[in-house]
Amino acid sequence: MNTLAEENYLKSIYHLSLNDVNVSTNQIAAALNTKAASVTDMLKKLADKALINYAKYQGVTLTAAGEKIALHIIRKHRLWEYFLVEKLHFKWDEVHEMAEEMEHISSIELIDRLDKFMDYPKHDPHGDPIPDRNGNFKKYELKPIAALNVNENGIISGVRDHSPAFLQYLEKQQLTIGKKIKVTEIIDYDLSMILQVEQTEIHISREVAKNLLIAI
Amino acid sequence: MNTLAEENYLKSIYHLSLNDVNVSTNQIAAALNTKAASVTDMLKKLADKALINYAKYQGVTLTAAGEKIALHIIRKHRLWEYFLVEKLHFKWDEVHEMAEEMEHISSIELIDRLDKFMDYPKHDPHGDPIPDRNGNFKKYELKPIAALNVNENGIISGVRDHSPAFLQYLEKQQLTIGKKIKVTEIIDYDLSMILQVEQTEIHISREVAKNLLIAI
DNA sequence: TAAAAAGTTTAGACTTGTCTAAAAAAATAA
DNA sequence: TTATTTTTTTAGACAAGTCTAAACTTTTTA
Repeated sequence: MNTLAEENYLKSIYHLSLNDVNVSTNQIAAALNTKAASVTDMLKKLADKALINYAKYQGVTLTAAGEKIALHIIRKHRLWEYFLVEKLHFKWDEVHEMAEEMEHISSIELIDRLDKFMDYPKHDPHGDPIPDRNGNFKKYELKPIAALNVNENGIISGVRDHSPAFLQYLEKQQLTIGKKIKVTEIIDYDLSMILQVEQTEIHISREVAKNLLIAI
Repeated sequence: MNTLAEENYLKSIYHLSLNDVNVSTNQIAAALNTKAASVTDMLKKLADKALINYAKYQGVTLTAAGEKIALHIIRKHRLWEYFLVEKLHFKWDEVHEMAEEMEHISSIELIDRLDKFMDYPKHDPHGDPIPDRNGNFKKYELKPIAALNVNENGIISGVRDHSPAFLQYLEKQQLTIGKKIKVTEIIDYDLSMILQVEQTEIHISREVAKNLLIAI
């Protein structure tokens, strides 16, 4: 098995890979709240284990083996988040830190039984897909509300920002997963948007519109 | 918070304290599968943190602060074991290793909610008491079946040996928690015992009789 | 396209927790 | 009660993962 530190590096590299093909040392350092020099050391270890492709100064990509491990950790993280919200009734902005610890529990059998216990959920409380035991999941397309035009609509299906502050704001505005929204107006001046959500109109900034995702 | 290693030392010292008031360096080393020299190093650290009372060559006892931490870890361990057996349907001999990892998840709120989710169980799957959030639990008296005389009876309520091999043996013999047993005969030669359990008679060795506990 | 800036790696050090080997203390035995 | 054995501690070393400071690449800018 891999160490806790190795698992966290692989997970970070996976997440960063979704935005950039090659992930840089500094990006990883920022994500893990560590220093670039520490990252370089770890990249060498991960490359020795054939979990990443690494060439000095060129950034890294995950190998198939590395991606498999990353996806397994992400599966565990999201299943535990689902458990915390659905079974223990935590709020969606409270579960990330706990799941950061729980994702490192090693037993595969445990996580498969947890999956079954919850009846094989497809998404975590933030709308992110939960990989199956082989690491597969549907890469359904989401886009930010900011990409919509007036009179277009969609169903809230995910968030780009997972910070408690953002999630709490959404909760308060009733902008939660599954809600149907329609853009009724876009303000020229600041590109903020007015949404129709159920019976009410909600005014959101462009910042929020960029971080709130809908299914197409 | 304390490190994983510190938590494991405190837990071991707590368990060993149940048999001996002062716990020796070698006992701890054996329990943690480490060397006496490593134990000495850690004992200094724990003493510096005022979690144990330590005088060179004299063995250790837990301070109130150390015992509180130990009991909290044991609470977490036993609640997770209960979860694994009752909710995920693992067998009682399969859960120890998983709980060894899960007991280090730090959130107190999480464990309190888990406790509530399972309706505040009083004992783990092996019959060991689950401390409440303040570390309190009823120290009800158990004694080994080996202490019984012919025609005396009791209810199986715990085990002294938690090894999978022993637990699997008990499971196969239907000697599980809650079963009512009565001693029908004690063989002079080897002190093995014949028990009446429900409709059948079961012959157990003295070794087993010493490790299987009943409520008085 | 040369100089400056930004990003990355190396070198050497530190912490945690572990180890072996040797020294010291305590317990046991003759 | 001295000698032997057992237990414990100390000394010094090591691996993992991190850090700072300095050196080296790459990218950007003028």
